[in-house]
Amino acid sequence: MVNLRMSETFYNPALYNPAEIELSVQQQWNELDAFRADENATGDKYYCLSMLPYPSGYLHMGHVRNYTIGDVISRYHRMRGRNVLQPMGWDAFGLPAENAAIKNNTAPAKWTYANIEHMKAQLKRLGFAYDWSREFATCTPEYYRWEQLMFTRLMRQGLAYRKDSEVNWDPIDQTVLANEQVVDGKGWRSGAPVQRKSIPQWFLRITKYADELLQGLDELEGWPDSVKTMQRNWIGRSEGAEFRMVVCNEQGETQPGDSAIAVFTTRPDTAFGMTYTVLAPEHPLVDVIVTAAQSEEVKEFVANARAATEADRLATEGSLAKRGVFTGAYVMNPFAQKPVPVYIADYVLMAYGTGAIMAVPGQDKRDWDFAISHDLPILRTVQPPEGWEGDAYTGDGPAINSDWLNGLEVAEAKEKAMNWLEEQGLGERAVNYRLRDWGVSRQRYWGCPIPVIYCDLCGAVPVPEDQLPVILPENVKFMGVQSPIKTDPEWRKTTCPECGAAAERETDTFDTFMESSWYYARYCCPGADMLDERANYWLPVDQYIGGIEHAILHLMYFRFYHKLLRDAGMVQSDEPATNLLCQGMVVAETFFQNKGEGQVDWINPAEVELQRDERGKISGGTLRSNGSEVRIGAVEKMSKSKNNGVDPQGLVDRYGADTVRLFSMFASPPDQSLEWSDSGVEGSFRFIKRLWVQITAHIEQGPASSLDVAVLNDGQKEMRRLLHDAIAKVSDDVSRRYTFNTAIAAIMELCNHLSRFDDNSEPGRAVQQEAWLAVVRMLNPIIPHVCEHLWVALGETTPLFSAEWPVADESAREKLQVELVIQVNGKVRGRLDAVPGISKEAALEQAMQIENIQRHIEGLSVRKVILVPDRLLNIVVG
RNA sequence: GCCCGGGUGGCGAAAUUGGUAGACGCAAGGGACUUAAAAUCCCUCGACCGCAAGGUCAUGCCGGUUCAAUUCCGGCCCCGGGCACCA
Repeated sequence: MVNLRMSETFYNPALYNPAEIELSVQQQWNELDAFRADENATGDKYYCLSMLPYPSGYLHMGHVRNYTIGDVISRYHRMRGRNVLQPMGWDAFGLPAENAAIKNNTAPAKWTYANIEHMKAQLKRLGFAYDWSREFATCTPEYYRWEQLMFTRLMRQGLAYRKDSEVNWDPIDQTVLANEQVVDGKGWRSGAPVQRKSIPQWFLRITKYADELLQGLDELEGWPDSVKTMQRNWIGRSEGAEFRMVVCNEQGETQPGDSAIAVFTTRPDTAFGMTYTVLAPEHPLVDVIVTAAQSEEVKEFVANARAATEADRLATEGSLAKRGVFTGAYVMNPFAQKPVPVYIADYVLMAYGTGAIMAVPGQDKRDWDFAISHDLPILRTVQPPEGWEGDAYTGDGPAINSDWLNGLEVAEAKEKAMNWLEEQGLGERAVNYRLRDWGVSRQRYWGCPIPVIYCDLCGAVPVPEDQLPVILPENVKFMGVQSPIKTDPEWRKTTCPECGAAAERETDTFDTFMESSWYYARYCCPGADMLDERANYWLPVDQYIGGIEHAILHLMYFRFYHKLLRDAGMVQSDEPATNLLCQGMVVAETFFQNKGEGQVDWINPAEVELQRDERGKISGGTLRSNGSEVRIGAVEKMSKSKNNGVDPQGLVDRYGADTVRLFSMFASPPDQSLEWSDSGVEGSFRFIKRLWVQITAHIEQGPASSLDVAVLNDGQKEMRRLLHDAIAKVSDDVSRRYTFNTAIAAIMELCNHLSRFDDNSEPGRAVQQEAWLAVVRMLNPIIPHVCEHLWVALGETTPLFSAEWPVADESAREKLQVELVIQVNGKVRGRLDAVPGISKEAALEQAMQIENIQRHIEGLSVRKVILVPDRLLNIVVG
């Protein structure tokens, strides 16, 4: 064990020097290898994971907040005797590295590794208790080879497949653009309007797991409802019926061999109200059923619809004037036995259901809008409530105009209609999902190469396991925006693993969500071939912490991939994480000056001097540099565009890591947005300084004798009661509620009490010693450096990071006296010091002695008396 | 449009199961120390009435349940976020 004794001058109050203390404590942690996790250690395992960062270059406040929350939870559980794993790594592939490469003429790998080095130093300076021995970057072959291996297995199982899919195409740069590279429908560099283009891409069959992903949410009690709701909506399960309708002429006559149109509906009960049907423009039957008379009009409409850009779609989405064209064909409505016209319209999506719908304008808003704009008949089949003057009615009510369904409520009518379809052999019950298969191909360079070889004879062949990894060359030069492995004619050349003929490699790379979908498992198994038994020791993650912006995509893929790993026999659990905490945004005030012509200059808060009125309310601001007036904007998420970011590094340099950590945890509960405030940081710094001074003053009086509770006087007992109440509250706040802000407030309050407790008798000093040792332990997860030092200064010899969390002594919490609030008719009229457990009768009798109470009940009779034991007495008079 | 959050002093917030609204902190005002400033320490601090004792009002708005409502119920307004022609 390293000697944790400190220098003589250490606890001089003038010398609270955060940088010196923090670096020296960090060095001790390093020397002790304090946070290395070991699968064979004692205690229940506790895996605390914060979402891994993208190495953009610098740590921002969002990172600091996220990682401090994770660190507080980890350090707390360590003190509760758990075997804690808290790892850290780098989500290192991604587009910003390519953009930087193009701009700065450097290789993405070099840029990325340099950023990792810098950010790692920043994380270390903040003192997070990571097991750095498990660190990895996802852009290394040692990591992504297993991702490639997994993909080739999924290919063989049919869980990965290839199909045509649309991408954003820049016609000038001749390249595919990521969504982030499309700005207002135009290419980010060329400015050319982006086109839609269909190319073959790889997909993972997440839809096969749709039901399990949906049902699994019910078991995730430790996940926020908001995230579960978002995932449910995203999966979008809809129950209904799919049925077929035969194409006919206007009179309802059919020919042998006529096509049938299949439609999906969640409202089969309304089928009698179908007055037309609609095909999506991309529907395969479009070319089959269109009559000669209509063909020109249809061709033009379909060509326009298919060429529409994303921007066009956004502009027309949800609008009342829905575009469409009549095909000339009809289908027989099997319910009403009447022919209805078939239209093509772009409000019907090929990608959902069958790409065709039955249109019931009486019960569907979109169909109503289309029917109005195309002069189609509307027939209500559900009786709207009296006085209904709206358009489509989607609520409940009895069926009308529906022959054998008339009078039934919606749910009953649905059942009957679906039964009838199945009996008649016209259709069946069906479930549809909004969720789509996960497209994992990206036409970018800086990503994991997709391990596939294309052979003219054998088709798409997975790269054999013994030829993995397919390595992405790191030392590349960018020629324009194109991926270097696409422009290099040599990289793709290979031979077919099956027939040996000349073949070509896939030059697309994986979506970077692939790497972040399984990293949590990889942390458990450094050095393994993908995963080994250690994964089952650590998983599932006990606490996952990250931003709410990942509520849908990352957290869905994360759950999906875990099920893939389970089905591959690599893990045993069904879900990757039992508890999830989503931290709120870090926001700050914005300031600006008008430049004229609607242009504004955003000014960083650090450059603004605020003015206040006599009440302390902010009345204006001026620029520090030249005193010119600045305008005050909204409080918004810290961002480059609003120039309201605060650099954590500057704060750490000035106040130390402990102050930055303390303020991040104190300003608001973790799931709410945190408003940055320089003076708030100053306040946190003041608190640590006061703590330092108080403990130092206590220590300077020499060692305290051991505590003997039997000899304490009332004042000392009261001080102990305050202490043990605080321990109970802080323990609950940290472990159950995760309200670190109120935990800190309770400790501050306790310190305020301690500063007023100037009892320096022997028992009094023993009480103080007990209190300071508890305070330092309770603050340790939040401000570990200064606490580690004070702990030793208080005379402890084993390190604080592995010390035991304090436990509230229930006997110390018993009150000698309680204050009873006295109400008359629900209004506070007095207070009473009483013995704990006082009866209603005794309390009433004492309350009646109080002059102000007497005044309020004078001339009235007591009707009822309510006692909330040891808290409140309400006398109801009238 | 639909689905989640949220609305409390000058500001960030607290009130955990319906029981003292505003803990804790910031800002502000006053004072002490200082040649001065910074730092530090002490006091005041929702609004209004009152010399005081004390009282009235107050948790977005309107109504309800209750001895008692920031908390529960109904209706509405505003702000933030997510999804968005998903049949």
